[in-house]
Amino acid sequence: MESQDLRKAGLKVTLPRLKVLEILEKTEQRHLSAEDVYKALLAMGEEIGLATVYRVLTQFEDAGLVSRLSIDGGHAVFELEDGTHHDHLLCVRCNRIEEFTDEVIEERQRAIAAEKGFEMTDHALYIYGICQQCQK
Amino acid sequence: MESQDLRKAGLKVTLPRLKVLEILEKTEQRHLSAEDVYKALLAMGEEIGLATVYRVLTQFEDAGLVSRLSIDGGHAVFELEDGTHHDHLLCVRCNRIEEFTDEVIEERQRAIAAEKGFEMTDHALYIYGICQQCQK
DNA sequence: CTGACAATGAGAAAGGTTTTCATTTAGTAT
DNA sequence: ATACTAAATGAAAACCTTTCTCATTGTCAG
Ligand SMILES: [Mn+2]
Ligand SMILES: [Mn+2]
Ligand SMILES: [Zn+2]
Ligand SMILES: [Zn+2]
Repeated sequence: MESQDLRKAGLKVTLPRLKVLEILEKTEQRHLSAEDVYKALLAMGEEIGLATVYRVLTQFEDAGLVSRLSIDGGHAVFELEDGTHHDHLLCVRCNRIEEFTDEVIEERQRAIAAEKGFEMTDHALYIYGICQQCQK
Repeated sequence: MESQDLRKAGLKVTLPRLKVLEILEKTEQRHLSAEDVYKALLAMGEEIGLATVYRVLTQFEDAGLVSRLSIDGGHAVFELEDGTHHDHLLCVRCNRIEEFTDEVIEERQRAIAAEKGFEMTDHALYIYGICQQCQK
């Protein structure tokens, strides 16, 4: 019962919120654009407006339920937040997204921010390339 | 005489291209948006259309004369390519951009791409934070 | 069960970037 | 120098993703 997740996040329990959460949980691909979620809702028979999908995803982000990645400018994808920070590899051919974690890089980033006098608030690391399948 | 740079890049020598190149070379801040370049041209008395600025910057990018960074929030900035790869720190308060190079991170990225079977084509690393001036 | 306030849907608007198309221009051939 | 052809330009419209507006509907505390 994910109603609890919503209440815990201080959000009223509404059908759009429950359904968006359900899509995020049940869709095989972990990284979905607002449009992807919208289409999945339509395919499921739920007529939820795209504006609502955007609003809900933003609220979920604010509540820490999902995280947003900003791909190549002007196009975001969302994924359920699982508490473990990770970065991404993106295939420029098929748009596959893979995840990785690297503590060496994380540590170097902290060191660089400190060197430059920056109080780091966030970071984004994307490795672009051609995935194994697409190389054949 | 930057006409040679343009010819070398296979681009016809036109006034808009020469002027955009001049702005990129002479402006104190290294990272400029298309709008920044457009305004600088106006200030210089050149009436060059914004569409042309975008076209020229994209052509320069394709020619390897400039590189484009896609800042979080749908808005790109361009800088003259100097052959030395570097990544960026961005102040979320004042939009200051600082540069850094870190061979440890570069190497780890190559290792991660290899591990995942990706043929790396590019990567983007942005560290967001509050710069020293903005912390006061 | 009611009422107050929040959430939703539809469409308009925003903001950055790209495209269209008529006109002008650069580079090459004459 | 002149003429020609393909490429470049400017202005405006189109685009695309995301946000906003506002009338309507729904949630949930009382
Ligand atoms: Mn992820
Ligand atoms: Mn730079
Ligand atoms: Zn691929
Ligand atoms: Zn700052």
